Amino acid sequence: MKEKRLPKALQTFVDPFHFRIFVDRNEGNWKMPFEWHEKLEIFYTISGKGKYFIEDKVYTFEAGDLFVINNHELHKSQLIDGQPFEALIIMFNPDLAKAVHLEDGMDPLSIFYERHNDHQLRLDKDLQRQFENVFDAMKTEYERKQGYSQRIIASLLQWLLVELKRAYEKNDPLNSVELYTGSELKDIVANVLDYVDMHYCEDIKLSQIAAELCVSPSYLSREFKKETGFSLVEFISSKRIRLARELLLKSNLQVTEIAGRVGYNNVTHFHWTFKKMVGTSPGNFRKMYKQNR
DNA sequence: TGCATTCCTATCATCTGGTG
DNA sequence: CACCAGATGATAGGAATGCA
Repeated sequence: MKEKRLPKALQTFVDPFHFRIFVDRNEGNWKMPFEWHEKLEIFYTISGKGKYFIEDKVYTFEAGDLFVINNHELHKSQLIDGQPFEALIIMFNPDLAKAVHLEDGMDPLSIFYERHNDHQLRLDKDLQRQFENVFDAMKTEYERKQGYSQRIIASLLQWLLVELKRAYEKNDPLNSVELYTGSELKDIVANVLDYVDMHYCEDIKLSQIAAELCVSPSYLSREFKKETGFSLVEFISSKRIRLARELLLKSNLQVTEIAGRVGYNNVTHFHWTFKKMVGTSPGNFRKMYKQNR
């Protein structure tokens, strides 16, 4: 089995502070996997354009666009027409942001969970320049790793989070970005998204959807992948696992029951898929996160 | 868009660990 | 020991993809 190689920028992680900053140059020779991790993530587009899939939303991005991604949100970036993009990615443990504490009642992390599901922010030129300066400073400090680096990084991160909160609160319609939704997607793919939305908890097959839309299964499979970056099965699975995670945390239903409710008529397969996408088994996931709530 | 081939998902059988 | 929930391994067949 061939081992997937990470881009150079990703090969140098040493993570003593649960903090990472790196530039990802995605030229299409490496497929971004689905990601799901414990750390909070900020994704800033330096150049080029692409698509970003976060949970069940599809965004397009270009230089100057920024994404804020909460931990446990499935996400995946994708090229558009094979054109490369360059993005700066910051990941950090929530604890790092809490290192600086003021009694002003403001939670710097609220942008990660109180932004009405809008992950994307388009920065104006001024803010872009300011952010890029801070990113440079963070990167320099991260690579230098001298005494008190963590303190400097925590301070820079605080600045960043407060500015982001201001930008989100401003909620200027000019700064908000239209979702890349059905209106821009090919009709056939938009129809598939609608269909999947309505039926993902049922036993649905590619051939069935293709018949519904009067196209061949292979054509549908190809177009869906081309437009969304997901295979159909991958997309359906992500929606099912997302719902399963909610049920695991918000209900006391048995894992077997939850598997059935989200569309898996085989518990074993549910286990296998869940573990592949989330990194841990359903039971363990519940144990780990329910007690932290 | 369809055929042929490859890949990998989904299923079944079985195992493991916890509990009574 | 029996029972149950959850985990693992092998593999058939459906899905993805290369090519025309």
